Amino acid sequence: MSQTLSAQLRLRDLILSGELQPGERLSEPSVAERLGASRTPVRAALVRLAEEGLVKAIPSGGFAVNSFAEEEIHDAIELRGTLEGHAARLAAERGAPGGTLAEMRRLLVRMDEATTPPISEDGFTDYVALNAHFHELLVEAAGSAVVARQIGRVVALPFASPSGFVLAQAVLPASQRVLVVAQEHHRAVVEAIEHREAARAEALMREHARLARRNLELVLHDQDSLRLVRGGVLIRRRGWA
Amino acid sequence: MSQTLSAQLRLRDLILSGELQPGERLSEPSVAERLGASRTPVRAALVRLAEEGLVKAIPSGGFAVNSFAEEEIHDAIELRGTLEGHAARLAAERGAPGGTLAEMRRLLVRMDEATTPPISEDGFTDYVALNAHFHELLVEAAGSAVVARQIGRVVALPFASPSGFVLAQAVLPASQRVLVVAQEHHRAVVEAIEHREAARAEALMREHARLARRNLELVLHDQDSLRLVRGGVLIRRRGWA
DNA sequence: GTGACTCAGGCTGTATACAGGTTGCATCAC
DNA sequence: GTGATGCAACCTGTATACAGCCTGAGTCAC
Repeated sequence: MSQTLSAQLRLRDLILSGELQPGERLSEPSVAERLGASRTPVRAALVRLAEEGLVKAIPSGGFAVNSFAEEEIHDAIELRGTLEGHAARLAAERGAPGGTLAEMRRLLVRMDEATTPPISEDGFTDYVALNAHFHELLVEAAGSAVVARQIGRVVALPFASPSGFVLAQAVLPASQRVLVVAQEHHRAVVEAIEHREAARAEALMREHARLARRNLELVLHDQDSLRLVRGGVLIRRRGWA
Repeated sequence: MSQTLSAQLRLRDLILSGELQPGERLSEPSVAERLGASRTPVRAALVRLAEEGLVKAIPSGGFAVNSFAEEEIHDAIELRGTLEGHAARLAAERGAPGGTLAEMRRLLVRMDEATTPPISEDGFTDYVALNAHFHELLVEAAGSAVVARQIGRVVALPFASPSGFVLAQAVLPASQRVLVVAQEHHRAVVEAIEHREAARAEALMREHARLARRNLELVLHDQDSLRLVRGGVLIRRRGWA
Protein backbone atom coordinates (compact mmCIF):
# COMPACT_ATOMS: atom_id res chain seq x y z
CA MET A 1 0.00 0.00 0.00
CA SER A 2 1.25 3.48 -0.78
CA GLN A 3 2.21 5.82 2.02
CA THR A 4 -0.37 8.30 0.74
CA LEU A 5 -3.25 5.85 0.99
CA SER A 6 -2.08 4.59 4.35
CA ALA A 7 -1.85 8.14 5.67
CA GLN A 8 -5.29 8.94 4.31
CA LEU A 9 -6.91 5.93 5.96
CA ARG A 10 -5.18 6.39 9.29
CA LEU A 11 -5.85 10.12 9.39
CA ARG A 12 -9.50 9.52 8.58
CA ASP A 13 -9.66 7.07 11.42
CA LEU A 14 -7.99 9.46 13.86
CA ILE A 15 -10.47 12.18 12.90
CA LEU A 16 -13.64 10.09 12.96
CA SER A 17 -12.69 8.46 16.25
CA GLY A 18 -12.26 11.88 17.80
CA GLU A 19 -8.59 11.37 18.58
CA LEU A 20 -7.92 14.52 16.61
CA GLN A 21 -10.30 17.17 17.87
CA PRO A 22 -12.52 19.31 15.61
CA GLY A 23 -10.82 22.62 14.91
CA GLU A 24 -7.39 21.22 15.65
CA ARG A 25 -4.76 22.33 13.21
CA LEU A 26 -3.00 19.55 11.34
CA SER A 27 0.51 20.67 10.58
CA GLU A 28 2.30 18.51 8.07
CA PRO A 29 5.41 17.86 10.20
CA SER A 30 3.43 16.81 13.25
CA VAL A 31 1.15 14.49 11.28
CA ALA A 32 4.12 13.11 9.37
CA GLU A 33 5.89 12.26 12.58
CA ARG A 34 2.78 10.72 14.09
CA LEU A 35 2.21 8.49 11.06
CA GLY A 36 5.86 7.76 10.38
CA ALA A 37 5.79 9.11 6.84
CA SER A 38 7.33 12.14 5.20
CA ARG A 39 5.53 15.37 4.47
CA THR A 40 4.85 14.61 0.82
CA PRO A 41 2.37 11.74 1.22
CA VAL A 42 0.87 13.42 4.30
CA ARG A 43 0.12 16.49 2.26
CA ALA A 44 -1.48 14.40 -0.48
CA ALA A 45 -3.62 12.64 2.13
CA LEU A 46 -4.72 15.97 3.61
CA VAL A 47 -5.76 17.25 0.20
CA ARG A 48 -7.92 14.17 -0.32
CA LEU A 49 -9.48 14.44 3.11
CA ALA A 50 -10.25 18.07 2.36
CA GLU A 51 -12.07 16.91 -0.74
CA GLU A 52 -14.04 14.45 1.39
CA GLY A 53 -14.86 17.26 3.77
CA LEU A 54 -13.32 15.85 6.95
CA VAL A 55 -10.58 18.47 6.86
CA LYS A 56 -10.78 22.12 5.90
CA ALA A 57 -8.13 24.22 4.18
CA ILE A 58 -7.05 27.21 6.26
CA PRO A 59 -6.92 30.42 4.17
CA SER A 60 -3.36 31.17 5.21
CA GLY A 61 -2.30 27.62 4.34
CA GLY A 62 -2.49 24.24 5.98
CA PHE A 63 -5.48 22.24 7.21
CA ALA A 64 -7.63 21.84 10.30
CA VAL A 65 -10.08 19.16 11.39
CA ASN A 66 -13.53 20.19 10.21
CA SER A 67 -16.71 20.25 12.27
CA PHE A 68 -20.31 20.23 11.16
CA ALA A 69 -23.33 22.18 12.30
CA GLU A 70 -26.54 20.25 12.78
CA GLU A 71 -28.05 22.20 9.87
CA GLU A 72 -25.28 21.12 7.53
CA ILE A 73 -25.87 17.46 8.26
CA HIS A 74 -29.57 18.04 7.84
CA ASP A 75 -28.91 19.55 4.43
CA ALA A 76 -26.50 16.79 3.46
CA ILE A 77 -29.05 14.09 4.27
CA GLU A 78 -31.79 15.88 2.37
CA LEU A 79 -29.41 16.28 -0.55
CA ARG A 80 -28.67 12.57 -0.45
CA GLY A 81 -32.41 11.94 -0.60
CA THR A 82 -32.71 14.08 -3.71
CA LEU A 83 -29.74 12.38 -5.37
CA GLU A 84 -30.86 8.87 -4.50
CA GLY A 85 -34.29 9.85 -5.75
CA HIS A 86 -32.64 10.96 -8.97
CA ALA A 87 -30.88 7.60 -9.23
CA ALA A 88 -34.09 5.67 -8.55
CA ARG A 89 -35.95 7.69 -11.14
CA LEU A 90 -33.25 7.06 -13.76
CA ALA A 91 -33.29 3.35 -12.98
CA ALA A 92 -37.06 3.26 -13.43
CA GLU A 93 -37.06 5.38 -16.60
CA ARG A 94 -34.20 3.65 -18.36
CA GLY A 95 -34.64 0.19 -16.91
CA ALA A 96 -32.25 -1.46 -14.49
CA PRO A 97 -30.13 -4.55 -15.19
CA GLY A 98 -32.02 -7.70 -14.16
CA GLY A 99 -29.07 -8.97 -12.17
CA THR A 100 -28.91 -5.82 -10.09
CA LEU A 101 -32.60 -5.96 -9.25
CA ALA A 102 -32.34 -9.66 -8.42
CA GLU A 103 -29.54 -8.97 -5.98
CA MET A 104 -31.50 -6.14 -4.41
CA ARG A 105 -34.37 -8.56 -3.82
CA ARG A 106 -32.00 -11.06 -2.23
CA LEU A 107 -30.74 -8.32 0.07
CA LEU A 108 -34.32 -7.51 1.08
CA VAL A 109 -34.76 -11.05 2.35
CA ARG A 110 -31.51 -11.00 4.28
CA MET A 111 -32.32 -7.61 5.82
CA ASP A 112 -35.68 -9.02 6.93
CA GLU A 113 -33.89 -11.92 8.55
CA ALA A 114 -31.39 -9.68 10.31
CA THR A 115 -34.18 -7.55 11.76
CA THR A 116 -36.59 -10.25 12.86
CA PRO A 117 -37.27 -9.73 16.58
CA PRO A 118 -35.60 -10.23 18.89
CA ILE A 119 -32.86 -8.31 17.11
CA SER A 120 -29.37 -9.17 18.31
CA GLU A 121 -26.48 -6.76 18.25
CA ASP A 122 -25.03 -8.76 15.39
CA GLY A 123 -28.34 -8.40 13.66
CA PHE A 124 -27.93 -4.63 13.65
CA THR A 125 -24.34 -4.89 12.43
CA ASP A 126 -25.41 -7.18 9.62
CA TYR A 127 -28.24 -4.86 8.72
CA VAL A 128 -25.82 -1.91 8.44
CA ALA A 129 -23.69 -3.78 5.90
CA LEU A 130 -26.67 -5.08 3.95
CA ASN A 131 -28.30 -1.66 3.91
CA ALA A 132 -25.12 -0.03 2.64
CA HIS A 133 -24.90 -2.61 -0.11
CA PHE A 134 -28.55 -2.09 -1.05
CA HIS A 135 -27.98 1.62 -1.51
CA GLU A 136 -24.90 0.93 -3.61
CA LEU A 137 -26.92 -1.34 -5.85
CA LEU A 138 -29.57 1.33 -6.23
CA VAL A 139 -26.91 3.68 -7.58
CA GLU A 140 -25.63 0.94 -9.85
CA ALA A 141 -29.16 0.38 -11.12
CA ALA A 142 -29.24 3.93 -12.42
CA GLY A 143 -26.41 3.03 -14.76
CA SER A 144 -24.75 6.43 -14.71
CA ALA A 145 -21.14 6.95 -13.70
CA VAL A 146 -21.78 10.69 -13.35
CA VAL A 147 -24.57 10.13 -10.85
CA ALA A 148 -22.60 7.45 -9.00
CA ARG A 149 -19.64 9.75 -8.57
CA GLN A 150 -21.77 12.57 -7.26
CA ILE A 151 -23.61 10.41 -4.76
CA GLY A 152 -20.29 8.99 -3.65
CA ARG A 153 -19.15 12.47 -2.75
CA VAL A 154 -22.18 13.20 -0.59
CA VAL A 155 -21.98 9.85 1.12
CA ALA A 156 -18.30 10.28 1.94
CA LEU A 157 -19.33 12.05 5.14
CA PRO A 158 -20.28 9.12 7.36
CA PHE A 159 -23.23 10.82 9.01
CA ALA A 160 -24.67 11.62 5.58
CA SER A 161 -24.38 8.02 4.45
CA PRO A 162 -27.38 5.68 4.36
CA SER A 163 -26.10 3.71 7.33
CA GLY A 164 -24.87 6.61 9.40
CA PHE A 165 -27.47 6.38 12.14
CA VAL A 166 -28.56 2.77 11.95
CA LEU A 167 -26.22 1.55 14.67
CA ALA A 168 -27.33 4.35 16.95
CA GLN A 169 -30.90 3.24 16.43
CA ALA A 170 -30.03 0.03 18.25
CA VAL A 171 -30.17 1.85 21.58
CA LEU A 172 -33.11 4.05 20.66
CA PRO A 173 -36.61 2.97 21.74
CA ALA A 174 -38.39 3.69 18.45
CA SER A 175 -35.79 1.82 16.46
CA GLN A 176 -37.80 -1.21 15.43
CA ARG A 177 -40.67 0.78 13.98
CA VAL A 178 -38.21 2.88 11.97
CA LEU A 179 -36.60 -0.25 10.57
CA VAL A 180 -39.99 -1.58 9.51
CA VAL A 181 -40.68 1.63 7.62
CA ALA A 182 -37.22 1.66 6.06
CA GLN A 183 -37.65 -1.90 4.85
CA GLU A 184 -41.00 -1.02 3.34
CA HIS A 185 -39.28 1.80 1.43
CA HIS A 186 -36.62 -0.61 0.20
CA ARG A 187 -39.22 -3.10 -0.96
CA ALA A 188 -41.37 -0.47 -2.62
CA VAL A 189 -38.52 1.17 -4.52
CA VAL A 190 -37.48 -2.16 -6.06
CA GLU A 191 -41.07 -2.71 -7.10
CA ALA A 192 -41.33 0.80 -8.51
CA ILE A 193 -38.17 0.40 -10.56
CA GLU A 194 -39.36 -2.96 -11.89
CA HIS A 195 -42.70 -1.48 -12.89
CA ARG A 196 -41.01 1.59 -14.40
CA GLU A 197 -42.83 3.89 -11.99
CA ALA A 198 -40.27 6.68 -12.04
CA ALA A 199 -42.07 9.31 -10.00
CA ARG A 200 -42.91 6.79 -7.29
CA ALA A 201 -39.34 5.50 -7.12
CA GLU A 202 -38.03 9.04 -6.75
CA ALA A 203 -40.51 10.03 -4.07
CA LEU A 204 -39.77 6.88 -2.10
CA MET A 205 -36.03 7.53 -1.88
CA ARG A 206 -36.64 11.12 -0.81
CA GLU A 207 -38.92 10.00 1.95
CA HIS A 208 -36.45 7.27 2.84
CA ALA A 209 -33.75 9.84 3.55
CA ARG A 210 -36.14 11.64 5.87
CA LEU A 211 -35.87 8.68 8.21
CA ALA A 212 -32.20 9.52 8.62
CA ARG A 213 -33.11 13.11 9.35
CA ARG A 214 -35.44 12.02 12.08
CA ASN A 215 -32.78 9.73 13.48
CA LEU A 216 -30.31 12.60 13.41
CA GLU A 217 -32.57 14.64 15.64
CA LEU A 218 -33.19 11.79 18.03
CA VAL A 219 -29.52 10.92 18.27
CA LEU A 220 -28.45 14.50 18.88
CA HIS A 221 -30.40 14.53 22.09
CA ASP A 222 -29.00 11.28 23.37
CA GLN A 223 -25.31 11.27 24.24
CA ASP A 224 -25.11 7.49 24.46
CA SER A 225 -26.45 6.86 20.99
CA LEU A 226 -24.37 9.71 19.54
CA ARG A 227 -21.26 7.77 20.49
CA LEU A 228 -22.35 5.01 18.13
CA VAL A 229 -22.42 7.36 15.17
CA ARG A 230 -19.13 7.24 13.33
CA GLY A 231 -17.77 10.77 13.25
CA GLY A 232 -20.39 11.91 15.73
CA VAL A 233 -17.73 13.86 17.62
CA LEU A 234 -17.50 16.24 14.67
CA ILE A 235 -21.09 17.39 15.04
CA ARG A 236 -21.64 20.84 16.57
CA ARG A 237 -24.94 20.81 18.30
CA ARG A 238 -27.24 23.79 18.51
CA GLY A 239 -26.67 25.74 21.70
CA TRP A 240 -23.49 23.84 22.57
CA ALA A 241 -19.99 25.14 22.77
CA MET B 1 -0.14 33.73 -7.20
CA SER B 2 1.10 30.32 -6.15
CA GLN B 3 2.75 28.02 -8.66
CA THR B 4 0.09 25.41 -7.94
CA LEU B 5 -2.79 27.71 -8.81
CA SER B 6 -1.01 29.04 -11.85
CA ALA B 7 -0.32 25.51 -13.08
CA GLN B 8 -3.93 24.53 -12.45
CA LEU B 9 -5.32 27.45 -14.43
CA ARG B 10 -2.91 27.10 -17.31
CA LEU B 11 -3.34 23.34 -17.54
CA ARG B 12 -7.11 23.76 -17.53
CA ASP B 13 -6.79 26.20 -20.37
CA LEU B 14 -4.53 23.91 -22.37
CA ILE B 15 -7.01 21.06 -21.96
CA LEU B 16 -10.20 23.00 -22.67
CA SER B 17 -8.66 24.68 -25.70
CA GLY B 18 -7.74 21.30 -27.11
CA GLU B 19 -4.02 21.99 -27.11
CA LEU B 20 -3.63 18.87 -25.03
CA GLN B 21 -5.56 16.10 -26.73
CA PRO B 22 -8.08 13.86 -24.98
CA GLY B 23 -6.41 10.64 -23.88
CA GLU B 24 -2.96 12.21 -23.92
CA ARG B 25 -0.87 11.23 -20.95
CA LEU B 26 0.33 14.09 -18.79
CA SER B 27 3.65 13.13 -17.31
CA GLU B 28 4.76 15.37 -14.50
CA PRO B 29 8.21 16.18 -15.92
CA SER B 30 6.86 17.16 -19.34
CA VAL B 31 4.11 19.34 -17.90
CA ALA B 32 6.53 20.86 -15.43
CA GLU B 33 8.92 21.82 -18.21
CA ARG B 34 6.09 23.20 -20.36
CA LEU B 35 4.80 25.40 -17.53
CA GLY B 36 8.17 26.30 -16.10
CA ALA B 37 7.45 24.96 -12.63
CA SER B 38 8.74 22.01 -10.68
CA ARG B 39 7.00 18.66 -10.32
CA THR B 40 5.53 19.36 -6.89
CA PRO B 41 3.05 22.11 -7.83
CA VAL B 42 2.31 20.38 -11.14
CA ARG B 43 1.32 17.25 -9.28
CA ALA B 44 -0.93 19.25 -6.95
CA ALA B 45 -2.57 20.91 -9.95
CA LEU B 46 -3.16 17.54 -11.61
CA VAL B 47 -4.83 16.19 -8.48
CA ARG B 48 -7.21 19.15 -8.45
CA LEU B 49 -8.00 18.83 -12.13
CA ALA B 50 -8.72 15.15 -11.54
CA GLU B 51 -11.21 16.21 -8.90
CA GLU B 52 -12.81 18.58 -11.41
CA GLY B 53 -12.96 15.76 -13.90
CA LEU B 54 -10.86 17.24 -16.68
CA VAL B 55 -8.07 14.77 -16.01
CA LYS B 56 -8.27 11.11 -15.10
CA ALA B 57 -5.95 9.13 -12.85
CA ILE B 58 -4.29 6.20 -14.60
CA PRO B 59 -4.45 3.00 -12.50
CA SER B 60 -0.72 2.43 -12.74
CA GLY B 61 -0.05 6.02 -11.72
CA GLY B 62 -0.08 9.40 -13.41
CA PHE B 63 -2.83 11.24 -15.25
CA ALA B 64 -4.30 11.55 -18.72
CA VAL B 65 -6.60 14.12 -20.34
CA ASN B 66 -10.17 12.93 -19.89
CA SER B 67 -12.83 12.71 -22.57
CA PHE B 68 -16.59 12.54 -22.26
CA ALA B 69 -19.20 10.43 -23.98
CA GLU B 70 -22.31 12.21 -25.14
CA GLU B 71 -24.30 10.18 -22.61
CA GLU B 72 -22.13 11.38 -19.73
CA ILE B 73 -22.75 15.01 -20.60
CA HIS B 74 -26.42 14.24 -20.98
CA ASP B 75 -26.42 12.76 -17.48
CA ALA B 76 -24.40 15.62 -16.03
CA ILE B 77 -26.86 18.19 -17.37
CA GLU B 78 -29.85 16.26 -16.07
CA LEU B 79 -28.12 15.96 -12.72
CA ARG B 80 -27.57 19.70 -12.69
CA GLY B 81 -31.27 20.14 -13.33
CA THR B 82 -32.10 17.97 -10.34
CA LEU B 83 -29.64 19.81 -8.11
CA GLU B 84 -30.74 23.27 -9.22
CA GLY B 85 -34.31 22.10 -8.71
CA HIS B 86 -33.31 21.06 -5.21
CA ALA B 87 -31.82 24.50 -4.59
CA ALA B 88 -34.89 26.27 -5.94
CA ARG B 89 -37.15 24.12 -3.78
CA LEU B 90 -35.11 24.89 -0.67
CA ALA B 91 -35.18 28.59 -1.46
CA ALA B 92 -38.96 28.48 -1.81
CA GLU B 93 -39.51 26.35 1.29
CA ARG B 94 -37.18 28.23 3.59
CA GLY B 95 -37.49 31.66 2.07
CA ALA B 96 -34.73 33.45 0.22
CA PRO B 97 -32.98 36.65 1.32
CA GLY B 98 -34.74 39.70 -0.11
CA GLY B 99 -31.52 41.13 -1.42
CA THR B 100 -30.76 38.01 -3.42
CA LEU B 101 -34.20 37.96 -5.01
CA ALA B 102 -33.97 41.67 -5.78
CA GLU B 103 -30.69 41.15 -7.58
CA MET B 104 -32.14 38.22 -9.50
CA ARG B 105 -34.93 40.48 -10.70
CA ARG B 106 -32.42 43.11 -11.77
CA LEU B 107 -30.56 40.47 -13.76
CA LEU B 108 -33.81 39.47 -15.48
CA VAL B 109 -34.16 43.00 -16.84
CA ARG B 110 -30.57 43.11 -18.04
CA MET B 111 -30.88 39.71 -19.70
CA ASP B 112 -33.98 40.93 -21.48
CA GLU B 113 -32.06 43.94 -22.73
CA ALA B 114 -29.13 41.83 -23.91
CA THR B 115 -31.45 39.57 -25.89
CA THR B 116 -33.72 42.15 -27.50
CA PRO B 117 -33.59 41.61 -31.27
CA PRO B 118 -31.48 42.19 -33.18
CA ILE B 119 -29.08 40.42 -30.85
CA SER B 120 -25.49 41.46 -31.33
CA GLU B 121 -22.53 39.20 -30.65
CA ASP B 122 -21.83 41.28 -27.56
CA GLY B 123 -25.41 40.71 -26.55
CA PHE B 124 -24.80 36.98 -26.43
CA THR B 125 -21.57 37.44 -24.50
CA ASP B 126 -23.33 39.65 -21.98
CA TYR B 127 -26.15 37.17 -21.68
CA VAL B 128 -23.69 34.37 -20.88
CA ALA B 129 -22.23 36.32 -17.96
CA LEU B 130 -25.63 37.46 -16.68
CA ASN B 131 -27.04 33.96 -16.96
CA ALA B 132 -24.11 32.48 -15.04
CA HIS B 133 -24.61 35.08 -12.32
CA PHE B 134 -28.34 34.36 -12.17
CA HIS B 135 -27.68 30.67 -11.58
CA GLU B 136 -25.15 31.51 -8.87
CA LEU B 137 -27.72 33.65 -7.13
CA LEU B 138 -30.24 30.84 -7.29
CA VAL B 139 -27.79 28.63 -5.41
CA GLU B 140 -27.17 31.44 -2.94
CA ALA B 141 -30.91 31.79 -2.42
CA ALA B 142 -31.07 28.22 -1.15
CA GLY B 143 -28.84 29.28 1.73
CA SER B 144 -27.03 25.97 2.05
CA ALA B 145 -23.27 25.62 1.81
CA VAL B 146 -23.63 21.87 1.36
CA VAL B 147 -25.86 22.31 -1.67
CA ALA B 148 -23.70 25.09 -3.07
CA ARG B 149 -20.59 22.96 -2.88
CA GLN B 150 -22.24 20.03 -4.59
CA ILE B 151 -23.63 22.11 -7.43
CA GLY B 152 -20.22 23.71 -7.82
CA ARG B 153 -18.74 20.31 -8.46
CA VAL B 154 -21.22 19.42 -11.18
CA VAL B 155 -20.85 22.79 -12.84
CA ALA B 156 -17.05 22.55 -12.87
CA LEU B 157 -17.30 20.74 -16.19
CA PRO B 158 -17.90 23.63 -18.59
CA PHE B 159 -20.37 21.76 -20.79
CA ALA B 160 -22.44 20.88 -17.74
CA SER B 161 -22.60 24.50 -16.60
CA PRO B 162 -25.65 26.68 -17.15
CA SER B 163 -23.90 28.73 -19.82
CA GLY B 164 -22.10 25.92 -21.56
CA PHE B 165 -24.07 26.02 -24.78
CA VAL B 166 -25.37 29.57 -24.86
CA LEU B 167 -22.57 30.92 -27.03
CA ALA B 168 -23.03 28.05 -29.48
CA GLN B 169 -26.69 28.99 -29.73
CA ALA B 170 -25.63 32.24 -31.33
CA VAL B 171 -24.95 30.45 -34.61
CA LEU B 172 -27.92 28.09 -34.34
CA PRO B 173 -31.14 29.00 -36.12
CA ALA B 174 -33.55 28.17 -33.28
CA SER B 175 -31.52 30.17 -30.79
CA GLN B 176 -33.88 33.08 -30.22
CA ARG B 177 -36.87 30.92 -29.39
CA VAL B 178 -34.79 28.95 -26.89
CA LEU B 179 -33.67 32.16 -25.21
CA VAL B 180 -37.27 33.30 -24.89
CA VAL B 181 -38.19 30.06 -23.15
CA ALA B 182 -35.11 30.19 -20.91
CA GLN B 183 -35.98 33.71 -19.84
CA GLU B 184 -39.51 32.65 -19.07
CA HIS B 185 -38.10 29.92 -16.81
CA HIS B 186 -35.89 32.45 -15.06
CA ARG B 187 -38.79 34.81 -14.49
CA ALA B 188 -41.09 32.06 -13.29
CA VAL B 189 -38.63 30.55 -10.84
CA VAL B 190 -38.10 33.91 -9.14
CA GLU B 191 -41.85 34.27 -8.87
CA ALA B 192 -42.22 30.74 -7.53
CA ILE B 193 -39.58 31.31 -4.85
CA GLU B 194 -41.21 34.59 -3.83
CA HIS B 195 -44.61 32.93 -3.54
CA ARG B 196 -43.11 29.94 -1.71
CA GLU B 197 -44.25 27.56 -4.44
CA ALA B 198 -41.62 24.91 -3.83
CA ALA B 199 -42.81 22.18 -6.19
CA ARG B 200 -43.19 24.68 -9.02
CA ALA B 201 -39.75 26.15 -8.45
CA GLU B 202 -38.20 22.71 -8.52
CA ALA B 203 -40.02 21.59 -11.66
CA LEU B 204 -39.05 24.78 -13.44
CA MET B 205 -35.33 24.33 -12.87
CA ARG B 206 -35.48 20.74 -14.03
CA GLU B 207 -37.21 21.74 -17.22
CA HIS B 208 -34.75 24.61 -17.58
CA ALA B 209 -31.82 22.19 -17.69
CA ARG B 210 -33.57 20.26 -20.44
CA LEU B 211 -32.99 23.25 -22.70
CA ALA B 212 -29.28 22.62 -22.32
CA ARG B 213 -29.82 18.97 -23.19
CA ARG B 214 -31.59 19.97 -26.38
CA ASN B 215 -28.81 22.41 -27.21
CA LEU B 216 -26.26 19.66 -26.60
CA GLU B 217 -27.89 17.50 -29.24
CA LEU B 218 -28.14 20.33 -31.73
CA VAL B 219 -24.56 21.39 -31.20
CA LEU B 220 -23.18 17.88 -31.53
CA HIS B 221 -24.42 17.75 -35.09
CA ASP B 222 -22.96 21.09 -36.09
CA GLN B 223 -19.18 21.30 -36.16
CA ASP B 224 -19.14 25.07 -36.35
CA SER B 225 -21.19 25.61 -33.24
CA LEU B 226 -19.32 22.88 -31.35
CA ARG B 227 -16.18 24.97 -31.62
CA LEU B 228 -17.89 27.66 -29.59
CA VAL B 229 -18.45 25.29 -26.67
CA ARG B 230 -15.62 25.57 -24.21
CA GLY B 231 -14.13 22.12 -23.80
CA GLY B 232 -16.12 20.85 -26.79
CA VAL B 233 -13.03 19.04 -28.06
CA LEU B 234 -13.31 16.67 -25.11
CA ILE B 235 -16.68 15.34 -26.23
CA ARG B 236 -16.70 11.87 -27.80
CA ARG B 237 -19.58 11.73 -30.20
CA ARG B 238 -21.63 8.63 -30.88
CA GLY B 239 -20.28 6.73 -33.83
CA TRP B 240 -17.09 8.77 -34.05
CA ALA B 241 -13.55 7.66 -33.55
C1' DG C 1 -2.45 48.33 32.51
C1' DT C 2 -2.71 48.42 27.63
C1' DG C 3 -1.25 48.62 23.15
C1' DA C 4 2.24 48.23 19.61
C1' DC C 5 6.38 46.23 18.15
C1' DT C 6 10.10 42.79 17.61
C1' DC C 7 11.88 38.52 17.17
C1' DA C 8 12.12 33.62 17.14
C1' DG C 9 10.10 29.42 16.09
C1' DG C 10 7.53 26.87 13.09
C1' DC C 11 5.01 26.13 9.05
C1' DT C 12 3.90 26.01 4.13
C1' DG C 13 5.20 26.10 -0.69
C1' DT C 14 8.63 24.69 -3.79
C1' DA C 15 12.58 22.37 -5.80
C1' DT C 16 15.15 18.38 -6.32
C1' DA C 17 17.46 13.83 -5.47
C1' DC C 18 16.74 8.94 -5.28
C1' DA C 19 14.63 4.33 -5.45
C1' DG C 20 11.38 1.17 -7.26
C1' DG C 21 8.34 0.02 -10.86
C1' DT C 22 6.33 0.23 -15.50
C1' DT C 23 6.35 0.61 -20.41
C1' DG C 24 7.67 -0.05 -24.79
C1' DC C 25 11.04 -1.22 -28.09
C1' DA C 26 14.32 -4.12 -29.99
C1' DT C 27 16.26 -8.43 -30.39
C1' DC C 28 16.27 -13.27 -30.51
C1' DA C 29 14.40 -17.89 -30.85
C1' DC C 30 11.30 -20.75 -33.16
C1' DG D 1 6.49 -14.06 -39.52
C1' DT D 2 5.31 -14.34 -34.80
C1' DG D 3 5.83 -14.64 -30.06
C1' DA D 4 8.70 -14.30 -26.01
C1' DT D 5 12.30 -12.08 -23.60
C1' DG D 6 15.43 -8.70 -21.95
C1' DC D 7 16.91 -4.11 -21.58
C1' DA D 8 16.78 0.79 -21.33
C1' DA D 9 14.43 4.91 -20.74
C1' DC D 10 11.18 7.10 -18.23
C1' DC D 11 7.95 7.95 -14.76
C1' DT D 12 5.86 7.94 -10.26
C1' DG D 13 6.12 7.93 -5.27
C1' DT D 14 8.79 9.51 -1.56
C1' DA D 15 12.12 11.98 1.20
C1' DT D 16 14.33 16.09 2.19
C1' DA D 17 16.52 20.78 1.81
C1' DC D 18 15.59 25.64 1.53
C1' DA D 19 13.29 30.14 1.32
C1' DG D 20 9.65 33.11 2.50
C1' DC D 21 5.75 33.87 5.47
C1' DC D 22 2.86 33.66 9.34
C1' DT D 23 2.02 33.33 14.24
C1' DG D 24 2.44 34.00 18.76
C1' DA D 25 5.05 35.17 22.79
C1' DG D 26 7.56 38.47 25.07
C1' DT D 27 8.99 43.22 25.70
C1' DC D 28 8.93 47.98 25.64
C1' DA D 29 6.75 52.48 25.49
C1' DC D 30 3.08 55.22 26.99
